[in-house]
Amino acid sequence: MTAMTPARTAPDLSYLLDHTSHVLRTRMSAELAEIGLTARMHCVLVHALEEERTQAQLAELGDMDKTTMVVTVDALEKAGLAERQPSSQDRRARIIAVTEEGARIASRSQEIVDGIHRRALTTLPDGDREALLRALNHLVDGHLATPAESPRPTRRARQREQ
Amino acid sequence: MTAMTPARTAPDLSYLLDHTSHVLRTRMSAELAEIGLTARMHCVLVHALEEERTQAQLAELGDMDKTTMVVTVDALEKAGLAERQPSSQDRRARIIAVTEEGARIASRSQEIVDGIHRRALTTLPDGDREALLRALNHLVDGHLATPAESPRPTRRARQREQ
DNA sequence: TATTGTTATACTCTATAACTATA
DNA sequence: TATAGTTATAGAGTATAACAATA
Repeated sequence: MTAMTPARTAPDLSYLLDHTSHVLRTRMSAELAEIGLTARMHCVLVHALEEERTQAQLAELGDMDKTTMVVTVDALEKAGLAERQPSSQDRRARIIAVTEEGARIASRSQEIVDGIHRRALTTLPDGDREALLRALNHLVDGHLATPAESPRPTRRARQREQ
Repeated sequence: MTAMTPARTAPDLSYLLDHTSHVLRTRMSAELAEIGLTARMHCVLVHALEEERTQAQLAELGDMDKTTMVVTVDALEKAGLAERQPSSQDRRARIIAVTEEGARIASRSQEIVDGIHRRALTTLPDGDREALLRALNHLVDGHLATPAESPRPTRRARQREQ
């Protein structure tokens, strides 16, 4: 399912944000899939291109778990878009080096992402577009900066092998 | 994980929408959990209160699968907030009747949801708030109305029992 | 002792299939 | 034949635990 559609008393900001972000996400997935990427692969490629970064740093930037990072880097290596290289600073760490092909793909994926955003934004009147971005940035930096801590039904410890 | 943080060329509308909707969702979950509801239970309660509706109609309204609806109604019944009643029109269908307790809880949950939306919106300057809502509605009704069809890796048919 | 990256795996979520009873 | 609701379960996604190498 995609989003709730509750009856409304105050303007249903949740519905508006859920719906728009969901639709954008499906477009990103669909268009990035055409060049063999997921959103996460795109995210890692772009950040790895900016400067030398380890898996842990890239995971932090993309807000991914380190185990999710492993499968993402596996996919990038398998596609020939990046390679794990030993760090000279820390022999535990791996630098993610983007290949030439990876850099080409990254510039195409960035165009795709920018295009999706631009096409959506240009359908809005100039004033509303600017106000929308200003308002969203305001919320992200302020009242909606941090998630409520999830009342996660703390997962039970795994059964020990014996 | 919560959201991507890709490098930016065009304004990163996806990040802004993902982040804000995610934070709102965590608040809703957390605050609704305090009165024993999930977002879906709230959604069903509210729509079931508006008029006599069957599970299928409520599933349609909340954009849920009918199987997801089953577990949601199970939870509502178990909590004593709603009951399945046979429809007089169609003996296959079940009307979801909200109990008195369910109606009380629904009005509290609607207050919770409205409060979360209002508190977020009131942090914005009047003009930006109106433009934000106008812009999001514009996108929902227009350019971002419908999701790209997911290149769903069509699930294989289940193995027949023999 | 703590951290990086890895593997293995457990949990949640949601959708598919198959079924029963109606229509 | 098609639809409402149910059950069982498959599959995707992702997080937890434990581990090896290194700090």
